[in-house]
Amino acid sequence: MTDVARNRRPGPRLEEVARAAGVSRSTVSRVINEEPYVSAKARDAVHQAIGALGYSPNQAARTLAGNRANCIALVVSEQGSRVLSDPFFAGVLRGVHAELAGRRVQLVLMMTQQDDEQDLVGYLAGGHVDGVLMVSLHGQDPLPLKLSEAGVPIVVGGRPLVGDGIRYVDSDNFNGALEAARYLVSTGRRRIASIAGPRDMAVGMDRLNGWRRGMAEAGLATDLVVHADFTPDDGAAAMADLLAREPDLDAVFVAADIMALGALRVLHNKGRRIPDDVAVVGFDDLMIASTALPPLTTVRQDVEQLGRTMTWCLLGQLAGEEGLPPSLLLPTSLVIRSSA
Amino acid sequence: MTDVARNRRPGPRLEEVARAAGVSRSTVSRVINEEPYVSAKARDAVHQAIGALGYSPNQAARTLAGNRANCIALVVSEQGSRVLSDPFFAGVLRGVHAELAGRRVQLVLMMTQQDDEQDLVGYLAGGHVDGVLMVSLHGQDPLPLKLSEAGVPIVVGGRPLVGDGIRYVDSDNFNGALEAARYLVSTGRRRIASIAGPRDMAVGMDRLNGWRRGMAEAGLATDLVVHADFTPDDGAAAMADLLAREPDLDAVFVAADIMALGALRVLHNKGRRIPDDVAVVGFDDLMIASTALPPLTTVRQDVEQLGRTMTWCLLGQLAGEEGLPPSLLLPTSLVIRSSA
DNA sequence: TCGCCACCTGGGAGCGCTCCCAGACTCGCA
DNA sequence: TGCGAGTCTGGGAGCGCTCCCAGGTGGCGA
Repeated sequence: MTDVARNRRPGPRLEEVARAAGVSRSTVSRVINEEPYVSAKARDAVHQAIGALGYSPNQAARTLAGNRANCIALVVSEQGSRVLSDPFFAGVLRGVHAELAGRRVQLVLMMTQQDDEQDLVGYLAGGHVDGVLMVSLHGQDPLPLKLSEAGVPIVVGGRPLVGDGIRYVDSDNFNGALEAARYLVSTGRRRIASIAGPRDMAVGMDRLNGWRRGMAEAGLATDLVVHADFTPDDGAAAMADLLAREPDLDAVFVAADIMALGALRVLHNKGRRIPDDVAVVGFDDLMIASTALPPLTTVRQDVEQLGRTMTWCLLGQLAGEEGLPPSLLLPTSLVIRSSA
Repeated sequence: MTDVARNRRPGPRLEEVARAAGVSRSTVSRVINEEPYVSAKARDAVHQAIGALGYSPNQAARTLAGNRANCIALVVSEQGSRVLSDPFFAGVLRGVHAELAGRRVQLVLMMTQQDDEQDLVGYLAGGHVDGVLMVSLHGQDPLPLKLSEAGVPIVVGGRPLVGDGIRYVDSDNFNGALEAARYLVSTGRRRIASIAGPRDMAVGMDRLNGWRRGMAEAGLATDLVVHADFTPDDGAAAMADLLAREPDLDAVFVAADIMALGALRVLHNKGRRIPDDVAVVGFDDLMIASTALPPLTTVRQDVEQLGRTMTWCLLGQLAGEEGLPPSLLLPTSLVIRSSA
């Protein structure tokens, strides 16, 4: 017998558990799936057999037979190199994981490249996952819409700019920015600028609009706006721009801590004292906000809660729950430190 | 017929592709799996049918029949709240993904809690994944060893402190720290301290030992060492400690940028000019290193490359390649900025 | 001409589960 | 006493693939 059997998975099968427990396969299956109509005696016997044999059900077989993947995908849209190092993403991931803990749902991580999008839609719509969580940083990504149209349950983190019926969860960027603006006004600032995010991101526009609203309430001008990417260097360049245009500005609302870092550097280099000459308020409350020099006053958004909520929404949808909200905004809060 | 059929997965089956292409199931399967012994004509017909029907193979069925999961797990050991926000983890993830791109291998993310470790071993050893990548920050985690003993192919990121035969990939922390130490010596520093990482992490000890070696080479003392956790606050506390013990220290090697951030703050507050009075060298080269004030001289480790290499090792092992190294150290490089 | 081997193809079996149906047994109420 | 509803159990079918084997073709050397 040199003809060794094919390399088979180790461990017992459901059949063997059934034999050991003295019941049928069906009963074991019912116990595993926590279905009703199993006697306490049978249940105990099965649990004991499972323990004794170290049985772990074969997911592939369950998926195939049960027509359910027990698995959701977290899709990160945009070139991954940027996204994955984003603390935003890490926070969401943390929340997703926390919400998934204890449930028998696996998390599969996927990333889109621009060229394989059709493949991805095929894969996701092909029933390999039960639902999709998507972190879409650039709001006009067509993927959520396509998936939604293909009938794949999906929840997006961050408001998508296209696709009306798509369920999303986002921080309340508008009101967060509004609060920041009101705070700056309340501390007596009058020439208030803003470094805004990119125009093609909902998060950028929402924060800009919140700030604008706050300015309008106070009867202040909204001309001092520069759009920038969410990087320290872009924030620095934007700050330099603003100072060139308006050397006397006395406050700046920066739509992301990461940009604020660059802005602080430029202000420091140009000899502005913070907050005496220029007050700076950021957004996000990343760890770097509290360790910045000076510690950054910023609008806190709870990205972990965002991830949890997204997951909760998706699982609810999968469970067929009624009355789930079409979308959700999570509250933000102003964290006052030294920079404003 | 109110008795609607069970909610079946959408999309065509392999069988239908076969019919459309005018070949057998076997041939379609061979085309999909890129096996030899298929005529060009058949291959083209199949490809065309796949395209026309929008066929996407059922992973569960492939796994079940093929006895291969087409899926690897990335296991994050340690309480996830900490780890996921770590840029180290993000970098590894990026590398793993980059290396996986184009291959038909899914990535499943799992996290260990201390209490469910046995479940996790059962799951991972139960054949639901082909192999395991593990980011083990605390080196004495028993999980890699258990998995290895259970016959699960595993590659660990970061040298594990227990389990000799376990394949791992790590940055060359020792030589990176050594280079930092030599650099400080070469710039004329003589009273050089170190803020080291925790004692129970290999990365902490390796960097400490590299620094010690550098000190020893120059005949300098190695008494100025404080162990701290990898956080800015711990770094700050450690720096304060060191200054209290030795007000005249003229350099400090901090075993992580994240701690260096806190150290810089303390030095600044105590009126030390950097690098004039005290030179600071970090480790990691996170983004915050270049945006710190002053920009931080640091030892760069390429965590993305770490992730890639781990994945490459695991895939090689799965493919049955011979002669894979038992473990690998990736080079580091000193990035000189303003702080030293 | 005959073999043999490389190339190519199709069909049967079966991976380990879940679903469904049929049936047994126990109640409680008419 | 009977009967239906509620409770519990077992076995057959089949999810959609891959593997294996049997077999058919064509080319080339003996």
